[in-house]
Amino acid sequence: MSTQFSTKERILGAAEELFAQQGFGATSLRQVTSRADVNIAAVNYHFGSKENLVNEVFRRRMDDMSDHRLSMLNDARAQRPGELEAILAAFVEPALALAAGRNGGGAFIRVIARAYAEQNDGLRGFLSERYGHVQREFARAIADCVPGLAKEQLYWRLDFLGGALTYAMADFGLIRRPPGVDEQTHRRRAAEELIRFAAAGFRS
Amino acid sequence: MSTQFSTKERILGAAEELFAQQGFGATSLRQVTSRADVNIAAVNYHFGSKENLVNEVFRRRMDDMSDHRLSMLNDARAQRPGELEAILAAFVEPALALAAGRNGGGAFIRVIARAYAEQNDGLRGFLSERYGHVQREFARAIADCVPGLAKEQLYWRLDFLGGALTYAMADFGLIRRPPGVDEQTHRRRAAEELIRFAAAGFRS
DNA sequence: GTCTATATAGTGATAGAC
DNA sequence: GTCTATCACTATATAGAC
Repeated sequence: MSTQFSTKERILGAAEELFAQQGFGATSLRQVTSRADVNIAAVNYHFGSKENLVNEVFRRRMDDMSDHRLSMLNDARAQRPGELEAILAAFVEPALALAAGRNGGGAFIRVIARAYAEQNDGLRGFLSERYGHVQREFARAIADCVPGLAKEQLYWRLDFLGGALTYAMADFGLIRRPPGVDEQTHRRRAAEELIRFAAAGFRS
Repeated sequence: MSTQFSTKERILGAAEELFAQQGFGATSLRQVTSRADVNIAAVNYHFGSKENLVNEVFRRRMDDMSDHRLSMLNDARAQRPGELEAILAAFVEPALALAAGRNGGGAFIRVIARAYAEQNDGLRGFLSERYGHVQREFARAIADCVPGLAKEQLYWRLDFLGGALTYAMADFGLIRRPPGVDEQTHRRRAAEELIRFAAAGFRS
């Protein structure tokens, strides 16, 4: 085994960091290949085009996070049926794990935030087509926990949860990690607070 | 009086729409001046640089929205003291009014969302320096309504509110405006739902 | 205040040697 | 699989005529 990263992996990692900092449009392939310390032609060899590279950057992490969410959701339904907080934890904690992880996880959360803001190109469609079933699973699970909730109200509140989660995980807001607290503890605190806040909101 | 827009105003309007659609980095001054139907050199004459144009696009609307928020907050505190929902309405509804307004208001909300995602350049600092006092006013007002709330918890929840608001106003989520409902009604519904959701969260 | 023309640099992508 | 060299374009910014 080897601790080396392949050219392809180095390109993906560098692209992820730069996309998060500057956006897709503002990030040039030359910046990416320079940071990855590979030749400019390598990105076209491995990915074909810049747009394809953007999609690969997403797929790599989102697939993992979606699987993580669905497996936690199944556990929650099996072991703690009818408990809203467990469902919300299955939604929130994989995002937290991603954001707190090494290898630019925090950067990736900002990439997601950007993806939503870039509403015109095919990226949003790509995300909703590929991961829409995850959202629908959670909608069903939450509806089972809050029986009287109207469908439209459920969807509004899911949107609020998604927004609050994205915002908090990306460190957009007022809250900054205090000096004495490590990253993982800080993220865990965020998850606890959000689950409590959202649970009250869904039940109101 | 005239219904004409000046060159400067046309540049600002076109820039706002394009920034919202594509981001700052990906939007060229040529796109801006082409849409505004002005010469490419005009933007440098009126704004000096692209970065300055970006700042002006923000300032123009954020100043109005912040004033609107503070005036509604003062009214709420005077007329409906201690009522959390009135405070939240003062925070949420000016954003809604902006998003529902003509002249690319919906686009502008996405510009704000982008500003938060672009964490590296000076834009975030510019926003927090210029509008931080508004956030602090609302923090104080909400704290007065929910006396037992710890300061840290209050800030977490303010972040959740901000995230949910941004996300919902920008139409990022699952909820789409139904065909029979006009834009303004849809936005008003969003505000009502969010105020209810957040009020329950703050009180939990 | 608006225009044309242009300086200077960076862009994505590709061809072809190794 | 990686390299150099280069193509055709576009970018921001500015100089100077009107």
